[in-house]
Amino acid sequence: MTKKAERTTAYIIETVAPIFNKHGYVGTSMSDLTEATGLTKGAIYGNFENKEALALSAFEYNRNLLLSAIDAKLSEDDGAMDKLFTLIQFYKQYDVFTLPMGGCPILNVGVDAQGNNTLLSAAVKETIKDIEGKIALVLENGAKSDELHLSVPPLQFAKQLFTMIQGAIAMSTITRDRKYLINTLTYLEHLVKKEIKK
Amino acid sequence: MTKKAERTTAYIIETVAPIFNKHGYVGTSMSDLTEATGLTKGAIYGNFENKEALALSAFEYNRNLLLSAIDAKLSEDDGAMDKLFTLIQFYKQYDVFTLPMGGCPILNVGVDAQGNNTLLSAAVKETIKDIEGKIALVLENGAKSDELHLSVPPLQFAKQLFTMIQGAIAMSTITRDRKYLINTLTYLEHLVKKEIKK
DNA sequence: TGGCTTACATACCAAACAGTATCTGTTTTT
DNA sequence: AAAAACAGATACTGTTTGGTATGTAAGCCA
Repeated sequence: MTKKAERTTAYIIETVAPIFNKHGYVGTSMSDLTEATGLTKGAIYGNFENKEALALSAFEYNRNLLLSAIDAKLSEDDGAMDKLFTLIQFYKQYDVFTLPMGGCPILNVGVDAQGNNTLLSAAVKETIKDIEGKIALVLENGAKSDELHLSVPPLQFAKQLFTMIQGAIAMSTITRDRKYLINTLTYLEHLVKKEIKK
Repeated sequence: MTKKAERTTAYIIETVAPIFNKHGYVGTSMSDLTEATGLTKGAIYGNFENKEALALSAFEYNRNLLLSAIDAKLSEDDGAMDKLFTLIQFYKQYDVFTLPMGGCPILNVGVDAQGNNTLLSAAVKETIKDIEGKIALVLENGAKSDELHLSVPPLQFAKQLFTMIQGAIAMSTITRDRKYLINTLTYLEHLVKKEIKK
C-alpha cells in the first residue's frame, strides 16, 4: 500500500493543478490552495519545498495528462495520415479536454511564466519540443513508407502545424469562442490533405 | 499648454504600460509602479481611481500603439494584395515592434485576464475584433475590385489569417524563438498568394 | 504679487502574503 | 502492543499588498 504522504502529495497536486493553470503563479495564493484542498499550510509545506516547486509539479501533472492523451490518439490508427487526422480531431475538442485542468497549460503557463519564472517556462518549452517531436515522428514514418510527401523537413512541418493549432487555442481561450478552434482545425484538416497527401 | 496633471497622467500610463503587459495584473504591484515612475502612491491614486483602472488605461495605450501601426501599414499601399503583404511583413517583425511595450498585449493581457478580470478581457476581445475588421475590410475591397477571389466570407478569412498570426506570436513568445514568427509568416505569405490571388 | 487651487508626498491602515517552528495525533515498524 | 517515525494542524513570523487621510508645496490666475 502507498504511504500516507504519497497519497496526500498526489491529492494536493491533482487539486492544485487546475487552480495554478487558471489563475497563474502569482495569481494563486497559498490560502487559495489550503481552501481548495481542505488541508493546512503545514500539510502542503510538508510535502513541497515551496510554492514554486508545487507550481512546477502542478504543471508537470497537467503536461503528463496532455502528453498521454496525445500518445493515445497517435497510437489509435496505423497509417501516418490517419494518425494526423485523429490528432486534428482531438484538438477540435481541445477546449473540453482542457476544461478540467483549467485551460491549455502550454498557453497559460507559457505566457504567465514568460520571463518571471525560469523553471516553469523551461518546462513549457520542453513540453512543446516533446509534442513537436511526436508529430514529426509520425510525419517521418509516413514519408519513409511513401504514404505522404513533404516539401520541408518533418520537424519543420510539425512546428508549423503545431503553431497554427496553438494559434487556434490562443484565440479561442482569449475570446472564449470555440469557433476559432473548430474553424481553424477544419481548415488544417483540408490543408494537410492537400499539402502532403500522396 | 497642457495642465500638469494631464502630463503626469500620460507619463504614468506610458511608464506603467510595459510593466503591466510584461508581469500581468496581479504580478504588478503598486510599489513596482512607484519605483518605475519615481512617483508616490499619492500621485498615482490622485490620477487613477484604482489599480484596475490604471491597468485598463495601460492596455488601451498599448492597444492604440498597435492599432495605429496596423493602420499605418494598411494605408501604405493601394492594392489589397499589397496591403496584405505589407501587413504580413509587419508581423514578421512583430517581436521587435512589441519589445518596448513588453510583448504582445493581446496575448499577454488576453491570457492573463482570462476569467480573472472582466474589464481587461473585454477590452482585449474588442481589440481582436478591431484588427479582424481591418483585415476583412481590405479583403472585401480587394474582392469588390476583382483583385482577389475568396472562397469564404472576408471576415472568416480574416479570422483564420489572424488566428495563424497569433499562433506564431504565441509560440515565439513562449519559446523566445523568433523563428516561429518568421517561418509562419513566410508560409502565410505563400499561402495567401496561392489561395486568393487572381 | 497675492491668494486660491490643484498636484503630489508623507505616513499610515488593515488585510493578505509566503513561509516556519512547534506540537500533537496517527501511521508504520518492530 | 509498544516504540519510533512521520504527517499534518496550530499559531505565529516579518513583509508586502492595495488603498487612503492628511499635510505641504507648487502651479495658476486675478
